[in-house]
Amino acid sequence: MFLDWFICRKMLPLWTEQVRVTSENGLEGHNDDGYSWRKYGQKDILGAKYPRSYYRCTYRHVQNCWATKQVQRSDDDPTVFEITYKGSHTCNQSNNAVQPPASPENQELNHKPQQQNQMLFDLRAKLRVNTEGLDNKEITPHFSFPSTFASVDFESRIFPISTLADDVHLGANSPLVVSPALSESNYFSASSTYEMKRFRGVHNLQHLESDIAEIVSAHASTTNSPIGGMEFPIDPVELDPNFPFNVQGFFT
DNA sequence: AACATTTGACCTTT
DNA sequence: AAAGGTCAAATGTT
Repeated sequence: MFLDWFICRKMLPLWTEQVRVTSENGLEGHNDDGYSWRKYGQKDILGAKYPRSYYRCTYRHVQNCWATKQVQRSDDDPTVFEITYKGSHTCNQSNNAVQPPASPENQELNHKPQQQNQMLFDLRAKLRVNTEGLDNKEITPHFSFPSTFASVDFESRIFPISTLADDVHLGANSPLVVSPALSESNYFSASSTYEMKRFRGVHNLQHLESDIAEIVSAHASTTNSPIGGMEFPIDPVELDPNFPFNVQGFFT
């Protein structure tokens, strides 16, 4: 259904992870998160010492995997890289992964289970609904967690959350801040740019998207309870951006 | 030859 | 208009 797709685009999960490059890791280690990425751009960012580089999944076209990430070297600590992931991997990395498991440190990253990420995505997607309308622009749009981050840990800490608003205020101070940085109409359109170009001239789509976005948020506001939002059927398939590909066919 | 990166142009959002 | 994000041609690498 179209709605699903639109929601998917809008609800693209987004989170940031910080990776410190250590001598054991080697300078190459920082990028090795178990997925293979293809760099597609680099930009100098205002006020940042180092440029930001943009990656997408190598298998975007082969497997319709729309995961992307941005890597930004930290201003103050050059050994730290801030990696912002956007979208979940729908590709089958285990079959295609080119990355050899390097150092033990990296293995921690590599065995970071994919489903766990998926879960994270789903949850964040839900959380986003609840943060709709909140002004979290001031909040540092990231959180970090150790690569050893266990899923059990995650669940036990996530679900007890009483009110999401509290978390929002805690911002980066909270131990595990699943920062609701997903409010982001900008990410939305950014990610659809690619498809947009495929059938440029169909400007309606842009509006259609916003319209639906509003419908969604409107609906969200009626189910205002944060926990209530969590009770939506958490179906990976539902959120799995496994769909966009058809769109091309639909419009051409 | 096929695939990846670099890099300035181009597009979108603010 | 400017900053951020993406495209795509040129270039580099395997």
